[in-house]
Amino acid sequence: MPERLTIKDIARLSGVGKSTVSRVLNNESGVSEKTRERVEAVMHQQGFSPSRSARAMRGQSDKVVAIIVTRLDSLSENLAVQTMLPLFYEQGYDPIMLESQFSPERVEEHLRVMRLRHIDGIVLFGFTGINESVLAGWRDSLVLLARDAPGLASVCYDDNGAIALLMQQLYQQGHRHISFLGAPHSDTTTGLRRHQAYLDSCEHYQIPPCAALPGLGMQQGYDYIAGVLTPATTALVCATDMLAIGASKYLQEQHITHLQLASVGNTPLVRFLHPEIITVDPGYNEAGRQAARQLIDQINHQQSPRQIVITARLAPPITTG
Amino acid sequence: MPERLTIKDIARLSGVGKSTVSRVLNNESGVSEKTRERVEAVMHQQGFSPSRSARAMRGQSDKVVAIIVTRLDSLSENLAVQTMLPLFYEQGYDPIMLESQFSPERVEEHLRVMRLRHIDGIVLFGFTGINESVLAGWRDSLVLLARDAPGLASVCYDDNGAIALLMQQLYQQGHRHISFLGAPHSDTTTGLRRHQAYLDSCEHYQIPPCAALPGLGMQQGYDYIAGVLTPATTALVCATDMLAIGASKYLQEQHITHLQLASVGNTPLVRFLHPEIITVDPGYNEAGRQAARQLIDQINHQQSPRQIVITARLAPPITTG
DNA sequence: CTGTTAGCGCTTTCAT
DNA sequence: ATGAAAGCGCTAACAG
Repeated sequence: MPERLTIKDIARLSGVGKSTVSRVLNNESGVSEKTRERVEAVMHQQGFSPSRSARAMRGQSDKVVAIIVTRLDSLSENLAVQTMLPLFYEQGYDPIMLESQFSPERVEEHLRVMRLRHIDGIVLFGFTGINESVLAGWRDSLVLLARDAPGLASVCYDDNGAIALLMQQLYQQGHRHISFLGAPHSDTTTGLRRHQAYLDSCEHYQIPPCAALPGLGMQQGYDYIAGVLTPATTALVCATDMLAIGASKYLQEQHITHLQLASVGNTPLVRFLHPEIITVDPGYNEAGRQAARQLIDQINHQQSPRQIVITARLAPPITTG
Repeated sequence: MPERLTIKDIARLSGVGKSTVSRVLNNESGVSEKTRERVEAVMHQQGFSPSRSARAMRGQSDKVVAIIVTRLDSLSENLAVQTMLPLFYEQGYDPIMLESQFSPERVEEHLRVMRLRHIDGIVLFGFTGINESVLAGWRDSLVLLARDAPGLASVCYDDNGAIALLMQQLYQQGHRHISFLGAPHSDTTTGLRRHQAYLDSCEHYQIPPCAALPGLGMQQGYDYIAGVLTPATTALVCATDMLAIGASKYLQEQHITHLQLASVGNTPLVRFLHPEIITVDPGYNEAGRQAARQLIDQINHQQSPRQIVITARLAPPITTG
């Protein structure tokens, strides 16, 4: 273990006082160009880096944020986390990850622990069942993802826009009997809003609605697709990519090839397995970016909680070649 | 912001000195039962929790470990990370996550940053191209996953055993013409070792080898399976689950149904999409557990670097019903 | 058993 | 423009 250098050492080596080193470290004004350069040279040459803990102790903040995902292997959440990580690092925050496994209790437990750790902020991927009152205490240092709650900062996907885009696309392609596979209304965003958007589009295009709301996993898609297929059905909209994958599996097994699938969630897996599915990209990457930015701004009191909605975009068709 | 309490406050509130509080906090002996209880009562009642940074400053360690995954959406790595997170938290370590994206340069960059941050330890998911000399400086505080390197702690999968299990299973089922899809030998474990194990099994069972080593992704499986199918082929072993998914897609499209697939990597996705595939579980969960344990032990100087191999196990066939 | 006293590495007055 | 000194919250001798 090479003994760690401290600003004291740097001060000695560059023939200045501790405070000057500190000033250089923090890019404060009031240091002559010459001194600054000299100190910087020594720091660089010695590969010096200040102790995080000591700095944290003086300031208020530990510069740590928590990211609570539902599951590590959620493809959509992965895409969001992927973009926020670099942002946090860039701003000097250590992002630590936690899994809620869709359990509200686990969320509460994590929040409790994070509270004790005096963490600076939290990005929480929302899901059905989270008690909003639990989040109240985090008003100023929490950003909710994929869900919104009154008084809390949130980054949401444009559920309505996403479904509308799919429906419009299908309608333009001549489909007049479009079914829907979604999640129960207890799930406000993915469940209720997307279903409502479907119904709205049906009305708008004069399409007879035909929907089932089993949930958002592969298995549900597989198990429940049969229930929404009528002899007239020519297309099926799925609220999530996982539903679509499950549905596709069923269709393959039944050798049903005439059905056009469409789904929200432009993940790499779907694009590979089923490039023929029309997908809408809810903007996972962008959501991650926005969430990180919002949280950082909130921590720095440069921004108060606000609700952000990410615009959905039709994914370009895949050109096989 | 409620002003944070310090041990000083707790000391005052419970009418003892700071050090006594500190002793209680650290479960040190030499405190009368009465005092301890009183202090603990106050701490609990006030919801007190000590400042991490202050403690870190006194001790040597920040209690932070980094987990460098190749990609956030790697299913196998997810399974490993899933089990290590709780262990790290339990031991008071903050696990922070980083993505290497299979770029050796990014790994070096991350290591550089982590060095500056005076992190306690690192779990690194290995891949082809990492320069081992870069890791030399981390001998005592790094655990390599899915790869091994001389002098470094590592947790590896039993490549040989995994393939042998699959081959044995297939042979027992009567297959005599088994092809193989793998990765190039530049990838020492997934590539070279699994291929070698395949060849060994072939020799052992007197099976004519027929292999291609395009890589480990879905697309490669899809693109290269045709090259290893002869009229006699009745089974195909894939070095990874993703290869198998790609291969399956091809088979479906070509309406080839007589081929038995087998693969390493018992991930939920494969089990759902293709329960008919015979899979071996390399022990991702166990690998995560072992890696975390090993790293923690190393940090605490209770263990020197050693190479751990996880035993592979045949996944139970899925009972549909 | 318990309180007092030094610091840990850094930031922040306050002098100079 | 720069240094000296006083802490931040905690732990670790050292006295009682």
